[in-house]
This record gives sequence, structure tokens and C-alpha cells, in this order.
Amino acid sequence: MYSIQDVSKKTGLSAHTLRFYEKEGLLTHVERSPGGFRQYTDEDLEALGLICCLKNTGMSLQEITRFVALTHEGEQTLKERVELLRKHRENMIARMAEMQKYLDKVTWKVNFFSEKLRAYEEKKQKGEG
Amino acid sequence: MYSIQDVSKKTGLSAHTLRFYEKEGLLTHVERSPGGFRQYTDEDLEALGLICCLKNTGMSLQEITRFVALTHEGEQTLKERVELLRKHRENMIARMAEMQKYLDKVTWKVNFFSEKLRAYEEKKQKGEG
DNA sequence: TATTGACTTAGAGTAAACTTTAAGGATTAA
DNA sequence: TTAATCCTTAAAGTTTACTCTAAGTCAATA
Repeated sequence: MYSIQDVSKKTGLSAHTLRFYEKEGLLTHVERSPGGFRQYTDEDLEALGLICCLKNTGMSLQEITRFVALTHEGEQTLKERVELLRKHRENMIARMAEMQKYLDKVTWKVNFFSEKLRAYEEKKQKGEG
Repeated sequence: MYSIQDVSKKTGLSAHTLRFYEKEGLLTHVERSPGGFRQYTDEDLEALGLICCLKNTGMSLQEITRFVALTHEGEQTLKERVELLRKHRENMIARMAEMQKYLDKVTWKVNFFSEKLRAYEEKKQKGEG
């Protein structure tokens, strides 16, 4: 069992954000102590792991909420969930391919400017010498 | 020479956004027709290509503006520009590695849920038969 | 028992990057 | 010539995902 602060430290999400996520239906049914304090389980942490994974790869909180809601509806939503994840996976792959293209471009630019810089420094050197 | 609409179509940025970028100092010194209409050159398109590349890989407009300003200052800022681009390139590489990890996770989840779905469909089949 | 941490609702504030509106006038292409 | 496109300034609005504040109460820990 973890307090909200424990989970905040483990996930990097603030306590505010954890409560916000709960209110928005991203992480639901968090257990409570007799006194009403949130008590997160390892399962909750795992769920948060998936939530952060999806969020950090461009899925909106709204879509994640939808996915979580489907999960709670049980087995009959398995097909839809698989489709949702597959689609997201395709998006990720496309995004990564795009990133690779951009990386090539930036690499080229870095080399180009490095060469210009080298020439400039050399010129400066000669001017001084 | 391209009109603002031409450039909008070519880049996918709206005319509004192009004017906004100009105002913000991202794309500067765009030529004008005698009547005051913007006339973009191929050079402008190239510059926009780099701007979109940086933007789409997570650089903020503020940072891009800074880079553009350095460019206008001339050769003596070459070193800083190279450093800036190198740093951004490192960020991109780190981000891509992170994405790959997330992709592995999502791939695993897709397979896991697919298997669950398969088992579920089989169970349903048997129930019906 | 004192201090720290947690709880609630409700709403305001923030940042980035647009996006839209308004209002009126000028230019360009067919 | 006429319809479509462009110009300006200035400001308000939008979206997402938080982030913070307030105000008051309750719980847990040393």
C-alpha cells in the first residue's frame, strides 16, 4: 500500500495530478484507509504505468479515459480495446518513422553548420596570424 | 514566388499561422509585392521546412525564434547555433529511445490482449455450440 | 499532543500554440 | 470589372493538461 506521496515520488506525477486523474476517470477505484486516505496498490501502479506510457506517446487523456472505461466493462470490450491499442501502436510507429526522418535532417544540418564553423574559425585564425 | 495561400497548401500551416510566425520572428523578412502582398521564395520554404522540423520534434517556438535570431546575427553565432542543434539532436535521440521502450510495452500489451480476446472468442464459440 | 499530511469541493490561473473575429480597406487575376 | 484574395491591428477565444488556492475538517505519526 502506498500513500499519495509515495506514488507521486514513484511516478513523477504530483499528488494534485493523481487526484485530477482519478476525478477524470483515468485511474479509478483507488482504495481508502479507514480514515479516507488513498491507498494505492501495486496494481494501481501498473495501471499508472500504462497510463503514462499512452500519455507520453501522444494519446490524449480523453482517449485514455475511454480505454480505462472499456476495461471496466469487461471481456466483451476486449475487441475494441485491442483495436484501440493496435491503432495507437500504428500511430507510434508512424511517428517514430517521422522522427527518424527529422533526425536525419537535423544531423545533416549539424554537419553542415559544423563545417561552416570550422571554415569560419580557420579564417579567423588566418586573419589573426 | 508563392502567395500566402500557396505556402499554406505546401506546408499545411494556415495563412493565419504564417502571419503569426512572422510576427513572432520565426520567419522574417518575407518579401512583398508592390501592393504589399507577401511573396514567399523557395528559400522561405526551406526555412519553413527547418522550422517545422524543429517544431515537430519538440522545440518550442521561443527556442526556434532564438535560433532564427542567431542566424540573422551572422557567422559569429555559428558556434552557438551548432551547439543548439547538437543539443536538440541529443534530445531527439533520447526521445526516440524512450519511444522505442514504450513501443515494446504497447506491443506486449497488444499481444496480451489479443490472446485474451482469442480465448474469449473461443469460450463464446463453445458456449454457443 | 503537536505536527505533518490527507481529505473535500469548487473554481481560478497558467502555458503554449494557435485560431478566430472584427472592421475596413487595398490588390490581383480572370 | 468583379470576385477572390490579401492587408492591417488588436484583442478575445480555444484546447489540453495540468497547477494552485481557499477554507475547513480529519487522520496519522512521533
